[in-house]
This record gives sequence, C-alpha cells and structure tokens, in this order.
Amino acid sequence: MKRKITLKQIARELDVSISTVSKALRNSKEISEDTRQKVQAFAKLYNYRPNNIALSLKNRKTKTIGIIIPEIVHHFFSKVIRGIELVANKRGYNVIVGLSNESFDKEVINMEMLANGSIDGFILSISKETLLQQDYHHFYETINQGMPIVMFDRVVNEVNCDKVIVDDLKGSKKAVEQLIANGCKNIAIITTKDYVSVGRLRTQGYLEALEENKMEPQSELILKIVEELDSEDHLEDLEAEIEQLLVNNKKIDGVFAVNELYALTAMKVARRLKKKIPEQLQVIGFTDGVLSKHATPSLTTVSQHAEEMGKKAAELLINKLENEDEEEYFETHIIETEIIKRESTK
Amino acid sequence: MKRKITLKQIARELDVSISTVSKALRNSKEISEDTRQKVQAFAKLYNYRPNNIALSLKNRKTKTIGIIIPEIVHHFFSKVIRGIELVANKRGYNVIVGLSNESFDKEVINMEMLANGSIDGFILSISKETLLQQDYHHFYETINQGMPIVMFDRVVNEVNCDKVIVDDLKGSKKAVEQLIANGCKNIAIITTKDYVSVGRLRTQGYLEALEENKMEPQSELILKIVEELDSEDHLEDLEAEIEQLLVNNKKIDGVFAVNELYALTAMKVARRLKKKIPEQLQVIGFTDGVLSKHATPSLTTVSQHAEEMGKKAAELLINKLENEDEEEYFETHIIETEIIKRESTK
DNA sequence: TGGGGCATCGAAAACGTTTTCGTGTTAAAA
DNA sequence: TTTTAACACGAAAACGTTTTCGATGCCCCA
Repeated sequence: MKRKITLKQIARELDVSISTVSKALRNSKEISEDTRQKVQAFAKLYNYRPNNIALSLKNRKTKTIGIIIPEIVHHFFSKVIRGIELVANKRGYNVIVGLSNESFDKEVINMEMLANGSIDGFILSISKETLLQQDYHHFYETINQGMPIVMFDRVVNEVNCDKVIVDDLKGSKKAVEQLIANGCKNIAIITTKDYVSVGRLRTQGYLEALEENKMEPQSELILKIVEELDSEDHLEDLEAEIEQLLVNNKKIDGVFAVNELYALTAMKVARRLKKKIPEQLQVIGFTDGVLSKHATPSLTTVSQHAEEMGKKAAELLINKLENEDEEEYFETHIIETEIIKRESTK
Repeated sequence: MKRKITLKQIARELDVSISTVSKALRNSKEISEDTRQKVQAFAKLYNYRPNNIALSLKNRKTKTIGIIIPEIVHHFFSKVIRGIELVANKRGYNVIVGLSNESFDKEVINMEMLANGSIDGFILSISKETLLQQDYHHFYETINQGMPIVMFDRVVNEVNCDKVIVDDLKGSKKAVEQLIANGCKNIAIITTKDYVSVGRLRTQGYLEALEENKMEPQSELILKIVEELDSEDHLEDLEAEIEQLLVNNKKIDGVFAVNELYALTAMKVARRLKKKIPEQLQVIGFTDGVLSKHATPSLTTVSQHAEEMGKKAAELLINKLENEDEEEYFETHIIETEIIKRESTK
C-alpha cells in the first residue's frame, strides 16, 4: 500500500526543487527540455495526480457543486440530479448531494456542512417544512457569503437568485383544457395544500382553465390532500379521501391530479367503483414518471422535463461561478411543459 | 457580500495570534478565561466556521465518501443512496456521487476524479460494461493507494474488498419455489445475459429450485434479454421477445422475471394475450420498486431491501475508515431477501 | 574585461487550519 | 533574594499546491 505521490517526493527523488517539478509538469518554458522530460517521465511512472484538496485550498474554489433536495427516492428528483451531473461533469465539476428529507432543520444543517468551503455553489429545491415556516435565513446567509444558489422547481420569490421552474400554471391549464376539449363537463382536481407553491400554482391553472371556458369552479370538486398522506404507509387514507370525492360527486368525468401518485390512486379507486377509463372518467396527472408509463391504463401526463431542469440549473450555476466579475443579475428560466397523451384520456 | 471569516482575520481584529484564536475556540485550557470568552464571542458574532478544505488538507481526510453507481434514475439505486446518506450524515460524513452510466470509461474517469484527495473511500456498484470487459485495474489501483472500497449488488470476486450483496440465488430460488407451491407446472424465466452477475445468479437459483423439485429445466423457457432492450426506447422489442416466449409456449403458467421491467412487461403482454393473472399465469419479479406496488394487478416481488444495503455499505466503509490500524479483513455481508406477496400470484 | 541579457532553477509566500514547542511573565516556594 | 513552576500566549511547521520574485551561471558584445 503506497500512498499517493506528491510534488515534494518527486522533488526529493530527482534532487530538484518543488517549484521546478510543478513547473515541469505544467510545461513551463522556464524549465529546460531535459529536466522537463525527466520529471514528466518520473511523474507518469508513479502516476502522479495533483491533490484536489490542496488545489481547492489554493484556488479557493472546489469545482464541486452542492445539491440539496427533499428526497432522492423520487423519479423527478433523480432525473434532475442526472441532468445536473451530466453538465457538471462535462464542465469539470463534481456533485455532492444532501437530502433534507423535507425537514427544515436537515436542510439548514446540510447547507451549513457544505457551505464551509466544501462547494462553490448550491442547486436546491426547498423542503416542504421550510416552505411552510417561510424561514429563509439560511438562503440569505449563504448568498451573502458570496456563494451562489440556483433553485429549481420548489422556489420562493423572496430569495434573490437564479431559478429554474416549470410553468406549473400554464402546464396544468393546458391539461385541464385538454380535458375540456375531450368533452369533460365536471372536472375535479386532486391537489396539495396551498403552501406547496407548485400545488398552489397548479390549482390556479385549473381554475383559470375553467374560468376561461365559462365553467363554474365547484369547491366540492377541489380536493386538497394533507401531505402526511403522501407517504407509502397512508395509501389507504389517500384512497379513502379520493373515493369519497368520486362517490359524493358522481358527475365527475375528468380528474386532474397534481402528481403521479394522486393520479394513479384516482385510477385505482375509479376502477374499484367500476368507472371505465377513459370512457367514463378521464385522468391527467402532473409529473411524468415511471408509474405513468407503465400504469394500466397508461396515464396521460404533463411532463416537466426534469432532466432539462437539472441541466439548465447546472448551466446557470456554473456560468455564474465562472464569471464572478459580472454584475448582479438573476435569471428565472422557465421550462416548458408538454402533454404526453396516453390511454387515460380520449 | 462578505467573505467567510478566517482565524487570521479574527486574530488581527482582536490583536492576538492565530494559535490563540484556534485554541480559544477549541476551549484549550492553555488560554485564559478572559481571552477565551472574548474570542468565542467575536467568533459567534461573525458566525465563524472552520474551513473544511483546510481541515481536510491538514487531517488528510475529507470526511466524505464517494458513490459510483451506473444510474441514478432507478428506484433501487436511489434507495441505496438514501441508505448511505442516512448513516453517512449521522456519522458526520458527506456523500458525493458519480454516475458511470453503465460505461467503463466514465466509471474510471469518475473514480480518478474523486480519488485525488476528494474523498476517503468508495461505495460502488460496477457498471455493466466493466463487468463485460472484466477490467478491474481501477479498483486495484485505488485499493492499492490505501483507499477502501465497498461494493454492493454488482460485485466481483476478483477484487478484495468489503461487499454487500443480496442473496440473489436464494432469493430467486424462494420465488420459484413459491410459484411451484402455487401449482405452477411450467415456469419460465426472463433474465439477462450471464455476464451480469446478478442475472446469472438469479438464473441459477431458478434452475436449482426446479431441480430440487424434480422439474426438468426446459431451455425454451429461459429467455435471456440483451441489455440494449432495457432502455425505454426499446420497449416494443422487449415486448415482442416476451410475446414470442409466451406464444410459443402456451403451457407456461408461471413467470419469474429478474427485474421489475421484465415482470411488468410480461404482465402487459399476458394481458394482451388474454391470459388471466394470476389464474392462468402467475408472475413474480425481483427488485421491489414503485412499479410493482402500483401495477395492476400489483406484482409479487422479491424485495432486496435496498436501503438496508446502503446503510450496511456505509457502515462497513466508515468503520474501516475509522479503524485504519486494524489488520486487513474483508467482509461480505449478505442482505436477506423477502417475498412480498401481492396480486400477481395466488 | 565588464556588463547586459538570457536560460534555468530555487526560495518563499499563500490558501486556512491544528499542534508542538518555546518564551516571557508572574506568583509561590526555598 | 533566588529558584521554580504555573500560566498565557506566540512562532513555526505541516498538509500539497501554484506562482512570484530572485539568484545564479553563462554567453556575447562593446
């Protein structure tokens, strides 16, 4: 077991100074052809690689970017990570991830751990608890210390930074319009509580679509799920709530769900209630994940191009990192949604 | 925008030496109560945090572990990451991920990027291409440099390191035995080519189960899929192959698939062929993912406890990192599988 | 012969820590 | 009064780089 070789060791072996070795390896013309060859040969033989940590300390940049997301076992987030990793790697950056697990405290702790020199900038999606408490001091502080942040998907207006979002409002509007065009007269929405910004916006899109089509919104067709039911352990409760919605409102012929789980559960309940999909009930979900494609019937969804989001976020961040001199200017990039038609709609 | 404050700045402001500041902050009793208070107050006021990079350089350890996986948009791998992150964080470590994208070159490059001081050890799952080429020099080299590796799931005997695997053989054997117990007489297997170790082992488990139950293996019931068809773009080809299997062998009344996708596709094809599940055809899949739970009918699976694997791998690695003095000793931890019964079996 | 200029190299600082060792001061012991 | 020991602090090295600035030696030309 031999430790990694350093400049100092090479210098000692070849009986030259450390500076000479360093310069020789970087092909400085200060060094004679002879010594250059000698040093490079030796370095190659011993497979010398500069120590990243030392370089980070010297350059005051680590060439790694920190990702903070609420959850990684999630198709959307893992796709975003893949996108980030793709462009990050291409541009010579590494990626270090922290999970907030939807908790405010873990979000703060994770950010503090990484902000102490480990990374050059953040790409993050805000945890639900943080959104609920509306406490954003940790974002302000890191930004204040000169560390750029790019937020994606779950963002917040109060914080001044680059953002990458999907056009939730327009996306859900398009989805509901699709249902209307398909002949639905009574469209229900299954959404989250309003403090989740994406839920709120999607609800708003639903309402706007109805309004613009002269359809009266009916409060009993709007089901706002408390997030506790999102967990796998509470599937039955979720089913019960949706079942109640469908049973109490037999006229419902279209369902727009703000995520995959809600949509699939709705289809499951509908099947139990002997409602034919899409003949009697059409369903569209937001978030195009694996489930949608492989469901029976397969689910029509609003795709939010998660990987694109990741790529864009990484580009924004790295651009900012590599042009520090630029004046302050924050961009909010909107990723267009796209309706992917499958079997759950006519 | 104020940069993060350093010991040197504190020292200058308070007109003491850097060493004094450092000691005061670490509550050294070398420092008088007075100065200690003064320094700590000042540090708190300016929210001083030691620079991680400097600490890493000094201590020659980074307190971060590198993960290399073939793919992150994958329920199994993201669950493993979550497990790793959980115990890593609890023990004060960060996690940095690299994706090999099933490519040998990217695996090597990623490992080289991280091995130059950025991390203390690796947790990885080998890419398919590496398994195919059987070129493991990058593993040997990093181990040789004193950097420990823990492999999980896709491991290889040739490399001497800690491993965490699921008992693929026993797991698939249990699954097939379950099918036999449920009355299946002609059980097909949908598996991968043999160079994927997990595929090979699961096939072996299938064969052993048949043998021990005095059932003759029939080569026409063994379908080995080339990995190119795994991609989302080749779903039709995959379906075609499976359809051929089922059409050519009408007697098949049980299917064991080595992953979720194969199992779900089998069910889809069966439905098209008007085969009732589970009455006429029972299906069990390996890998318990989201798809299984939400499929219709929901899929009976062999769960491999991905999160447990991650946790165990992280524990093995960190233990090794924190007891460097120990003599060489490598452990292969086997995670027990568990059959989760759902609707696709009787 | 003296000096200018070039080619080649080394010393040292810097990045931000921790830690060892030394030093000066003061109070207690002899 | 002198010696000793405790106390409080600072200097410096070390981790592994890169880079600036000198320093040497040599050749060439006046």
